[in-house]
Amino acid sequence: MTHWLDRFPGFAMLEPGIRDTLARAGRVVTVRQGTTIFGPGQPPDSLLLLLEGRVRVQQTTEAGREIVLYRVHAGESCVLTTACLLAFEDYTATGVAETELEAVSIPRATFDRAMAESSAFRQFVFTAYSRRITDLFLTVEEIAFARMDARLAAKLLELSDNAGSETLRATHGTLATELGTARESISRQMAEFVRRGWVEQRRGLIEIADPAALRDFAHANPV
Amino acid sequence: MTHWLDRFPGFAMLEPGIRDTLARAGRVVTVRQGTTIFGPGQPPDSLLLLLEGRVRVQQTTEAGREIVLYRVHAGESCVLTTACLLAFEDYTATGVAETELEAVSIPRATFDRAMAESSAFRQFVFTAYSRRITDLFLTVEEIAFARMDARLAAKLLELSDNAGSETLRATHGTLATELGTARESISRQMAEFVRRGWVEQRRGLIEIADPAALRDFAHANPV
DNA sequence: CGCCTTCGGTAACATCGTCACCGAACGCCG
DNA sequence: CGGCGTTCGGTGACGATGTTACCGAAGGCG
Repeated sequence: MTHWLDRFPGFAMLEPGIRDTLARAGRVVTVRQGTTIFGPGQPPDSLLLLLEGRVRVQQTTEAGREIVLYRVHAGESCVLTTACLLAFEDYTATGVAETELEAVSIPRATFDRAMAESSAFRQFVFTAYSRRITDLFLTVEEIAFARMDARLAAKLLELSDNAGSETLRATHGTLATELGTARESISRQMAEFVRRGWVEQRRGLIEIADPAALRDFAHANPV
Repeated sequence: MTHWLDRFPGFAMLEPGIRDTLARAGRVVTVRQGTTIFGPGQPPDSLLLLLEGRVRVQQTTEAGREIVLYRVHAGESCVLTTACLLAFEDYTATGVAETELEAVSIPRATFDRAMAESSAFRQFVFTAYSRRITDLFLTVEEIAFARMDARLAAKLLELSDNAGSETLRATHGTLATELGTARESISRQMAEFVRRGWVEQRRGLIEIADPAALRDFAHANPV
């Protein structure tokens, strides 16, 4: 079994001293599926590094409407957590364990020390930040300009990749939340995809029948 | 005349040693209005701290459509620059000097050193990051869910604040870019605002006749 | 089986983006 | 001043999407 530190490519260049510090201070934890990792009024007290599983970060409006902002995958850190740790700012988004998680929890003091002492660690954290921000730029662009049919096609492929399967457990309602749109819109688009033979559906279940066609369609309608 | 370092509240707690380093290495520069500060294929080589002026950060699609992501104001740093400096990543957004700028340019080496040695400096940078990310969350939410009339009202008030005047130089086209929508949409909304007596317009010029009404309207339709 | 909850389908309407076109305002220059 | 080209704003028609209001079907559970 490799050490958890070796499961983060960004830590390959970590200085030996700080590596030991992290190895000693980090505690491997498991989190049950569906747990809210952080959210408004629920600030985290440590940095989470994901070994296994997936965290969904979403935003909820006053009116209760939701949209998925991004996902954190195994091998990444939850950058919003670091934002809070370092800047003491409140944020409005919620992080939910989409699967059962295996993660390493780095206490705040250790995090601060690693930031101070290790340029490799800083590099790791900033790369995560940078990726998040550029991702969000693309998200904004997509929401503002892309057509819903292309967005849905791309989302189905993304979820299929995440699940590692052509069969998805997803309702029209959850897809609507993914894309920040209305369920009815999803229903209409899905009906069209079914008509074209690209997908099949049963209640709560979506089978991607023709991934290549979906991919072509998504690529033919870039943001 | 106070030293430029004192014009950034986040630097109040700066350690004396690093303060001297920054003071010696930072060069005050001026940038002409309209200059592209950074953009795809035009990576920055230093961190910019804004003393005076305003930078507009916007995203452009393949098809040439544009949307304004956020603005950097005096007293802030351009966090996207730091993202690039620290993570060596490419980004897709463009930064434009919306006014003439007075800024302090911190060379990369000095920036790295300050990040390594000063917790106050790290705090400054992370606070900027954090604010950007939470801003972007709200932007996503707004684009996805808010009505265009409310968004336009809020944008007019924001631009009015920026300009420090009730009179704005803005065409329907630039407002459309601000909000990532179509000019026609803006024209129709503006006509409605004029009809209600909230604004007056001449070619390229908008006069906010009833800021309170606009504010009420914007607040009555939150995201 | 009966009941309740959730899910998906549909219609009617409002909003907004897209396309096409036009005239008005402005800048420039003869 | 007057002509001319460019930019700006207005408008109608249409398609795409969000909103509202239902309804029936599929499952879960007792």
